[in-house]
Amino acid sequence: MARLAGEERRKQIIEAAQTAILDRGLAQAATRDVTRALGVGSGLLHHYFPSWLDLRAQAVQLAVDREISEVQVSTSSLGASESLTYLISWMVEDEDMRHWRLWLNAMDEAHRDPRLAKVMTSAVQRWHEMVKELIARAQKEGICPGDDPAIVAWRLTALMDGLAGMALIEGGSMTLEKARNLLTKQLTLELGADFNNNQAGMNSSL
Amino acid sequence: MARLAGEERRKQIIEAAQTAILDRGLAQAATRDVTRALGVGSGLLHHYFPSWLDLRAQAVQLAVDREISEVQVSTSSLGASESLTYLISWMVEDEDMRHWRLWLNAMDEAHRDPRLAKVMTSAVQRWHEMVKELIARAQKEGICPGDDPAIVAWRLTALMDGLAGMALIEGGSMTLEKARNLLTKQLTLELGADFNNNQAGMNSSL
DNA sequence: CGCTCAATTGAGCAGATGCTCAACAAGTTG
DNA sequence: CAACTTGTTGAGCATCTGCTCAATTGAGCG
Repeated sequence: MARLAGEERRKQIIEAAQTAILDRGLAQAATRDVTRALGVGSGLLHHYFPSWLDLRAQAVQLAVDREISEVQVSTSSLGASESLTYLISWMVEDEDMRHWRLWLNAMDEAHRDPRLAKVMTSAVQRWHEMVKELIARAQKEGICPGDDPAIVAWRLTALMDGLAGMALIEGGSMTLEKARNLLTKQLTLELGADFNNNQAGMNSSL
Repeated sequence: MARLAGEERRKQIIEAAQTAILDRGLAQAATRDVTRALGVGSGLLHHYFPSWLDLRAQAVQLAVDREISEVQVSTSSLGASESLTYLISWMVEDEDMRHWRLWLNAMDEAHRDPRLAKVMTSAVQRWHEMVKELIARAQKEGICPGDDPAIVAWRLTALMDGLAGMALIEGGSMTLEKARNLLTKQLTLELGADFNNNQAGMNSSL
């Protein structure tokens, strides 16, 4: 392969590792998937990364960092209500569910790889923090007060994770559209009917 | 190893496979883990099971079947409210989280193994069905009516899955006791304050 | 006893894996 | 030009994987 400046190569390898991980899963993806995809010698990979587990962890790190800051940037210019509906849309409109496949795979594999555990612990924490801020903003904007934002955020986050996991099961009866409805209803439960009224003019059938 | 009647050996192998899977994860567990644990030749395993993936799927199948019917039996003699709190306790009091580690691992690996996908699709469906019945019973027993039981069951099930996943992350801030509180509160949200009053005499702070 | 057949063995094959290391290529500098 | 640094190669090793198959054991039976 053509000679490349160090940092550029490093990023290219991480990128290739991400797609390999998405294709074969964290446990099955291998160094050869990456080197073959790039048409590059096997030694090159170890010139940039001390070990495969290290590269793997960095690839996951970069991916989840991107996801979190993507949502953070998008919601920073929206009102609280719109932000929460955006969050749900963002989850549901992830076409082939790349985000969720990687996220759940990493949450699982984290039990066997301390490097991934570190990455995911921090990711979960930052995600929760972000959702908590959205909830707090929503409450301040006059939407019917509810629980402690931190608690509401935990429930919402966990619910998203759980629904995503089920939607990913092939042949299952949980679809992304169902998940969207369930999440929207959850927000109505948590924040009161005002959320729905503020938002789309739906009736609240509770 | 001593000679064993066919069916007994079969069960013994499945059992050993379960612990191997719990120890090393579905993706890393190997035939040799099983044969070594039993002190048995490698050929024996393939005498009883056509392939490792087959044995693996059967081991998971048996494990989740056991979990589901354990809960089903326990709740069959309880009132609806007690059943729902039992469900939460059952989730939280799973000491080293064997149930959840296997469950989440299987949900994840199901994306890469059609045999596991079949097993887990059915498991999720039966689990949801069971929770749905509990919710329906609760509503019939006069607890404040809420949504369609099927929908409430989806939210509750997904919430349990999501919380379990987070509680499993080491070093994370989600603990099992937190999960218990969040789930109890969720039931209060879904079924109304009557649930809590019926149950433990707590105040409802919504 | 011998016969039969299921249970059991384990060396060994073919493939995959992470990683090393001596060699080479190509820029940059003096 | 040489000297040096950095990017790059790929054969090869040690280890693991699932699985095969010819051979052995042993229990039950006539």
